[in-house]
Amino acid sequence: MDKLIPNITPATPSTNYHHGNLREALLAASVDIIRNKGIQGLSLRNLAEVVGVSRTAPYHHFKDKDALLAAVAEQGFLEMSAFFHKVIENPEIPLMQKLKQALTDYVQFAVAHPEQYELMFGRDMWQEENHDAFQRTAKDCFRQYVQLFELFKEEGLLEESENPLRLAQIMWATLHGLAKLACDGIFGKQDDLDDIIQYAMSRFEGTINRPK
Amino acid sequence: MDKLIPNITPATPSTNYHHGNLREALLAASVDIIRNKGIQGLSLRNLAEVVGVSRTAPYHHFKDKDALLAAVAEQGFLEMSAFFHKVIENPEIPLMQKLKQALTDYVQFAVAHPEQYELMFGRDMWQEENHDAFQRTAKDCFRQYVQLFELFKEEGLLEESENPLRLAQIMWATLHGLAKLACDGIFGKQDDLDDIIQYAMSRFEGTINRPK
DNA sequence: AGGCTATATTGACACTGTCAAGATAGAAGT
DNA sequence: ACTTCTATCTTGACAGTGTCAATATAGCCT
Repeated sequence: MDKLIPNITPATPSTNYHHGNLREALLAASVDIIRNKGIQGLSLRNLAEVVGVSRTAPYHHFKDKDALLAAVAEQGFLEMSAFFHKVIENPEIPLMQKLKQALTDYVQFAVAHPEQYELMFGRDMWQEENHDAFQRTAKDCFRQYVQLFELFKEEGLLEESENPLRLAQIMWATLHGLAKLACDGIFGKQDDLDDIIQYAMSRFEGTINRPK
Repeated sequence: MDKLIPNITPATPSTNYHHGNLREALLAASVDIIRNKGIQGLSLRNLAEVVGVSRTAPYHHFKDKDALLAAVAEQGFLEMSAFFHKVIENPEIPLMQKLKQALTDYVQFAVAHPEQYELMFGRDMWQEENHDAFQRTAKDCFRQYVQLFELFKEEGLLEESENPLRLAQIMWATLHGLAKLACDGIFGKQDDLDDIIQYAMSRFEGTINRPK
């Protein structure tokens, strides 16, 4: 009927019966749609139309709609892992600065892409056994984050009694809580947020940065 | 076609054309379904069938599906307000104990009814301007919670520099993060959780319970 | 008794996820 | 080179969804 938008990332532009890299195109478009119109705003049929293929084409690359969403969530964790890695490996900045940067980046990502963030930590992704690849990369991301706290331990900046894993966990919990409350619009828009983060950070500094 | 299940909470059992208290029945059934089969498991049509009315009957009591969900979420906050109030007003237990109890109850509620909890803090409820009544009762609930921290301040158990509202906020953030990570299955099921909460609590005690 | 209004009903529509059966094209084997 | 195989993409179909419009019912007010 309508041959609209046939040219979104056609790897082999000669013929477009076989799209070439449909999987990538679908993923990119999905991320785009979700970030703009929200999770609810993404339907497989609409997505297919946007990319320029038929309704059922995506099923050859993703088992389910759920599988697609899992892939989008995974992409989010990849992005997060990337900027964690970038901060951790940088020898220029001191440890405390690294942590501060990582935490700030984290919240910034969440607030910038609330819908994708919701997906990443959504109930559906973690309850099921299916989304295996997703869970692996998510855990890799967490491991990188924990590494930061282990560095503190190694440098003796933590009390003996402090368990770096546990510390990382409740710090993540706080961060996650803040991020969610913030980007779900429960904290009054934006003004408060920065102040609250600053407050939380200073409380943390007071506790952790205490050489024995 | 099928007149199945005509007798769920019929207030006026004589005739069942006018159900009598459909609104309550719908709400109760919704809470039930959501707690058992999840948010995804609730469809208006199915709900109507369960309650024993036609598909569009609910629309005379709730503008939208969203409005229904908001009502379910609101019910959750009412329940929460109830047990906050119960703890706060009890003159038997000392202040610190009150806080501990409130926090424990909070997480327990979240873990017991994860789907409803998700609804209560879900993006959709807070973004829109529509859900007005919901937001009011939610904020009432929060106010009660904040009151606890103000009591600490009044009794001089807080440092001068500590702002009870800010403190309440980041404590809620931590709690919320913990609750979500827990009931979304991101923390390894249950074993860890109690330990983590205990850990967070002791860290808090160390900071707050320091008479000047 | 008559009528108003809140409440409930059937019919219809567009949209969704997903399965089954068939078409296509590029790669692999002869 | 020609066949065959297989991954990929297509159309057709179905059940399920939220929601609107038009209609029916019944209890309350006068």
